[in-house]
Amino acid sequence: MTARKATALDVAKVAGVSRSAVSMVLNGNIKGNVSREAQERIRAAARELNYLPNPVAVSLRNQRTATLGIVTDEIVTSPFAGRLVSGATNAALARGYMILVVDTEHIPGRDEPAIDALQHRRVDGLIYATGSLKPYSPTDPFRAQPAALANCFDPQDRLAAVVPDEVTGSRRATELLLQLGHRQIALLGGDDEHAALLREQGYRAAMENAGLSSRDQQVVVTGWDIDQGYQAAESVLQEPDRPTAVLAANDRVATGILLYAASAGIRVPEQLSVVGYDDQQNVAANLVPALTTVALPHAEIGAIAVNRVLDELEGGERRTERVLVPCPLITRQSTAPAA
Amino acid sequence: MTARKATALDVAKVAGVSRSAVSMVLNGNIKGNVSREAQERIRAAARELNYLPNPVAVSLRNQRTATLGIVTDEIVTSPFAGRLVSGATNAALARGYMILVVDTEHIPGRDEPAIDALQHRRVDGLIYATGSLKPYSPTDPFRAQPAALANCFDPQDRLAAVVPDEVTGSRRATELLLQLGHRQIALLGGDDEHAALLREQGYRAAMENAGLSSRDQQVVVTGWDIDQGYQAAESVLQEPDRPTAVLAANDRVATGILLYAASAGIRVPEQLSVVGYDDQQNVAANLVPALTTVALPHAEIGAIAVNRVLDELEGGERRTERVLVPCPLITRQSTAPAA
DNA sequence: TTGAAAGCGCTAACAC
DNA sequence: GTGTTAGCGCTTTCAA
Repeated sequence: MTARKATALDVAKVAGVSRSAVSMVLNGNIKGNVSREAQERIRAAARELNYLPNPVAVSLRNQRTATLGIVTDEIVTSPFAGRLVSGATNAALARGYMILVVDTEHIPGRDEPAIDALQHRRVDGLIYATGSLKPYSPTDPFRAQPAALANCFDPQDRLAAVVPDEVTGSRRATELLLQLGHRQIALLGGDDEHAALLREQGYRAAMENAGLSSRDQQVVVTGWDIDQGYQAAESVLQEPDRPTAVLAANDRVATGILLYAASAGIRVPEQLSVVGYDDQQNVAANLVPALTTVALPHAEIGAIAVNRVLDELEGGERRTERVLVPCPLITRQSTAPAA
Repeated sequence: MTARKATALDVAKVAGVSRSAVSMVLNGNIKGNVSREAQERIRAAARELNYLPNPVAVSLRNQRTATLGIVTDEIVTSPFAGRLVSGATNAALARGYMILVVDTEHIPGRDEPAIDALQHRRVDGLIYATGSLKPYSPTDPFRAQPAALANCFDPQDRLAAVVPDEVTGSRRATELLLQLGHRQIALLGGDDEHAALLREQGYRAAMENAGLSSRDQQVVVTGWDIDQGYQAAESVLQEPDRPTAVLAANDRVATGILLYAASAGIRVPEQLSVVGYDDQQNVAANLVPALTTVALPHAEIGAIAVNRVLDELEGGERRTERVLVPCPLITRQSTAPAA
């Protein structure tokens, strides 16, 4: 079973050629150097022996490990953006690379050792990925080798960054509500994090566009979690001329809003439309009622970031612009025409 | 900045010794072969040059990569057990290993290529980890090298497995409810997955123990998601002599129960106590009211599995028993004495 | 057209 | 006590 793996020498012996011929043929470096027949014999022998070059030896020789490193502040640990890592892994796998991930769990000072460890392992490229959208000023190692930012961005744009198009996402969500005839639409939850700012921008833009000035706009900042959504709803839905629709800062906030609405006897979507943000797995689609929400394209972000790094690595030039990935609006049961 | 890294030869030159002396000293293999002074000079030179052995070269030479592979069906992709991977990564890092993860996303047939890819990369050990507790029959590669199962187990116990102690967890949860004076306690949600079976076992054991026979026990099987928790609650809480406490199959089911209770005007915990399972991040602690629940020790499971593999790898003998990791009961606001 | 040889950076057996 | 040497498996230059 665990028979010693075949080496290039074994293949050469079987094919009756030299080790170097094997290497050349299998790497496509035959500058008219190996006869057709020999090539055939080599390929046949390789297939027969199930030969694959030992990646460790190749790495030592080529000074490349076919490995990318991801440093993240919380993606693996937290339940939200795991698909970023799997999107990245799949994109890497498709191009013959593997990924080494280190999660710093937001522990101060762990960034640098993590990057060091990855560099020590001779990764060919680096990605810094954050759980929530935020600015991140890349340290030297990121600027000295192929690298990209995922779900975060360099305020000075010295490094390629892949981020969700939050503004358009929340603008679209607001537009949906407006089209349904809602005029009193409130934005609930969130705080001063970057994503909240952008989502608010999109909301205000759509409202403005519909002729609803800031007097008609209502933003209640409480946070990102269920209980904070509950609080926000509590503070806004008790008044007699309450909003007929709310935009939640994310799906957890929406959950809190739904919880409050249920306890207050407010029927969703008949008396109140609710839109979330994230399309969180096992949450948005399973709430009661199922939640209309804006999806965060985490897998795509991871994949694009990886391809950016690999393009640069494989000879492309360095590009530093930000890529905005669209956030699709997903319509479910929590939204309905205004009464 | 990206100055060429120092090699053992550089260190040897600076210290005025041979390459091999450097290697021996830095690896602690001085069988009385190197003079004290030389040792000092070597260490000093290594420090000065910031020398670290190139792991790629060491791998090629030692036929070991200091890398472990994890194949998982959904841990990275799904939002639940990410801490298993980070627990594993941290445990590995602490012993000088790195981890390569491949998530098969439950796609049939992806297991084998994933394992192949990892083996091709010459990982020193393998871990198979599942998102939810289940039996898993390890394929040959797992039995041919140091390996362990995390959150799953070999029905034939040919391989070490690390799993949560689900039975004790739900027994404790039920006991808490009994101590609070509840007698009508229902178990809601779940299906025929292994975890559900064990959790039911614990529930029934505790009930039995309190003198409540199967006639007093009530199990409603609907599934693991929010909407299914809602359904289960709907079917059980409408009756006049409804339970005064419920055990949810997990925190999402508990969320659904809370949602139904709110809409039905049933106050938690005054009129109904609710206990969850998982202690899901950003959910359990943030529900309204904050959820009493049983924590799933994912990080610990990952760490123990890694240490099992590394122990075997570093000379320990192969052990194949199952390790049961305790599930701590976390008391919050959703439970109260029976009225 | 083919094969020999050097070398990536390291460790360990073996001579000195 | 110390240094030399032979590989680990591969790629690529260079000589035949």
